[in-house]
Amino acid sequence: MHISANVSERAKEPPNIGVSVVILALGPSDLDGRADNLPAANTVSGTAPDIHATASRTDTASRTSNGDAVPTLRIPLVRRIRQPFLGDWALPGGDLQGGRSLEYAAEKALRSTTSLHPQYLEQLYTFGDPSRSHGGLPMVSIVYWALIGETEAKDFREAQNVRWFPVNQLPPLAFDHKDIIEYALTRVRNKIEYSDIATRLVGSEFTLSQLRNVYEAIYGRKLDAPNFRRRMLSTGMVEPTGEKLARGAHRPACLYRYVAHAGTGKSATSAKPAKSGQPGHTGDTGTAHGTTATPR
Amino acid sequence: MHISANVSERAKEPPNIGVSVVILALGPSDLDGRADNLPAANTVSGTAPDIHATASRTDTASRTSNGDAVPTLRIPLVRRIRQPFLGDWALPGGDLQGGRSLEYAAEKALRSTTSLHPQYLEQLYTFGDPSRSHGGLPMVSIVYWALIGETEAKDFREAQNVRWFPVNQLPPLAFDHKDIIEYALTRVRNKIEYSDIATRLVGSEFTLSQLRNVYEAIYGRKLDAPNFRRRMLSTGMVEPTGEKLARGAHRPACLYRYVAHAGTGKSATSAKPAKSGQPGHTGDTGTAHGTTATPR
DNA sequence: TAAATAGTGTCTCTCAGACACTATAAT
DNA sequence: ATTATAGTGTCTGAGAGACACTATTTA
Repeated sequence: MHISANVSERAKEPPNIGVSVVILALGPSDLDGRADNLPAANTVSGTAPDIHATASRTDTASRTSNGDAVPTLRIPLVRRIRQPFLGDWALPGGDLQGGRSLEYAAEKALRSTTSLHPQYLEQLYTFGDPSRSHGGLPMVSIVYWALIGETEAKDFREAQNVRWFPVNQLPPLAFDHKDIIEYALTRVRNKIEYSDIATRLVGSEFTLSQLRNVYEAIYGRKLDAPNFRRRMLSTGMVEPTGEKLARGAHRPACLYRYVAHAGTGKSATSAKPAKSGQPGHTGDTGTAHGTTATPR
Repeated sequence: MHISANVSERAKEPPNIGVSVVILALGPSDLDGRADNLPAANTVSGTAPDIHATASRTDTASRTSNGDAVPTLRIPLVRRIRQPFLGDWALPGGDLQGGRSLEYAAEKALRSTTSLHPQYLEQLYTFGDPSRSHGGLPMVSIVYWALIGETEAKDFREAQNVRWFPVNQLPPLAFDHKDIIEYALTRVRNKIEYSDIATRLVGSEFTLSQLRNVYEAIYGRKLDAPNFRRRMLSTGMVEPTGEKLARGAHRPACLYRYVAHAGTGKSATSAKPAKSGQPGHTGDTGTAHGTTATPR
C-alpha cells in the first residue's frame, strides 16, 4: 500500500523493508584456452560503451605470476536505471512481502537475475542507517548471500541490465554495495572452514582436485594440493567411493563423496538460530553499515 | 500510524519491524561464599511478588565440582503481559522509527531495562519468518546483542516485569527467543577470540586475573591461568603499566592496559562493511543448517 | 619417452593445553 | 609458617604449510 505523504511526514513512518542478495558463482572450470565470453549487458543510456566490451571478455580466472590459473568467483549485478547512482551497478533486490519469509524474498530477488536456485543461501546482515537512502525513501535492507555451483551458473539468464563480474574486477557500485560484497566474501571465506558449503558446489562424487578448485575460487589463491588432501581427509568429512576418474593425459584421480557429521571432534557445524530455520551466522568480524539498499 | 484492516488484508502488507536486544552482563565478581540460590521463575498466571526480591540477590557464579567459582553472564528479560506467550519471558525490544538508525533503536530498547549504555553493541541477526508471530502481527525482528561490564551492571534498573537471569538458568521464553539467546552466546564466544570486546569489560587498567574472569564468564568455564597469561601477552594486545594491584593476602598482580592494533599478525579484527559504523559480524560458526535453497 | 596431474613422506613452526614449580603479598 | 594468588618453565600433541619425491595415465 502506498500512502502519499510528503517527505517530512514519511520520515516519521517506519521504513520500508527490502531484501538484496550477493550471489557468488563459480565460473566454468575449463580455464583452458578461451577467455571467458561473458555476455554483455546493455548499457543504459550510452554510458561508456567500452566498459562492456572490456568486461565481457574478462577472464574468470586470474593467473598468478607463476602462470597457474586460479578460478575466480563471479557476481551478477543489476544496472540502476534511476537516481541515485543512475548507471552504476547494484545488488539484485526486491521488496519484502508480508506473509513470506525473508529467505523467500531473497530467492525471488535471486531469480530475477539467474533462473537457477542456489546451493546455499544465508543471511548476511541488515542495513538500516537513514543515511543510506541517499535521497530515496528510508529503507532497511536485509542482505543475503548465495552460492551457486559452476554447472548451474552456466545457463544463467541473460536479462537486460544484468551482468556478471569477477569479484576482483567489480564496476562502480551504487550505495555501499562494494562494502557489502567484500563483507560477504570474508564471510564465505570464513565459513568454508567449518561448514560443508564447499562440497555443495561439486557433484555428489568429486575428486579432491575439483574440491580444491572450489576452495581456490573462494579464497582467490592457489592451495598446496598435498596439504589440502590431508586436511580434507583428516576431517573425515569426505570418504573415497572406490572409483576413479580419468580426465586427461595423467594419472586418474580417486572419487570421493561427502560424509555428513563426521569431523574430528571439532565443533564443525553447529550454532544457528535453530528452530525457525534461519541460517545463522556466527563469528564475524566486521562491521557493517552502511546502507543500502534497495533504493528505488 | 495504525491502519485498521482485517487479518487477511494485513498479511499482504509489509510486516512491521521491531528491534530486540540480547543483553549480556557480567555479574558482580564477589563470588565468595554463598552458593547459587536461584529464584524459581514463576509460572505464568500469578505475578509472584517475591520475584523481584529473590532476583536481586541472585548469585551470578556457578560452582564446578572442583569448588572453583566460575562467573556467569546474566541477561535481563521482560515478562510478557499479553498474548501470545503471556507470562513468559522475552527479550527487550521496541519498534523501529523511521529516520533513526537500527543501533539507535537497539540502544533505546536496552535503556528500557537498564539505565546504562553498553560497552559493545552489535547486530546479531534478523528474524522474519511469518511463523514466528504465533497469531500476532507479522513481524521482522532485527536482533542486536550487547555487552555490559560488571560495574555498570550493578545499578541496573529494577523495573516492573524485568528480571535478570543467569544464562545457564533461563526461564520459559516467548517465541524463539531461547534460540536467539543461544545464538548470541555462540557469537560472543566466537568473537571474543579475535576482537577486543573482553578488554572493554574491565577498566582501562586491569590485572590479567580480572581479564581472565571476563573470559571465564563468557565461556562459562575455568581457564588455565598460566596459559591464559601467555596467550594474552603473546598477542601484544595488552602491555604492562608498571604498576601493581594488591588485593588480599597474596602476591599483588601487575596491571595492564589494552593496546590497539597490536596483534601477532593474526587477522584479528578486520573485515567489515567498513564505511559506516555498524559493528558487523563475521565469522560465524554455525552452520546454518541446511538451508539452502529455494525449495519452491 | 615426455608431460601432466595424483598422491606420499617428511620436516618445521606455531600454538593450545597440562602441569610442576617459583614468587610475593597478608595474616 | 600458612595460605592464597601471581607468575615462570617446560613438555606434549595437533595442525598448517613448504617441499622433495613417487605413481599413473595419455600422447
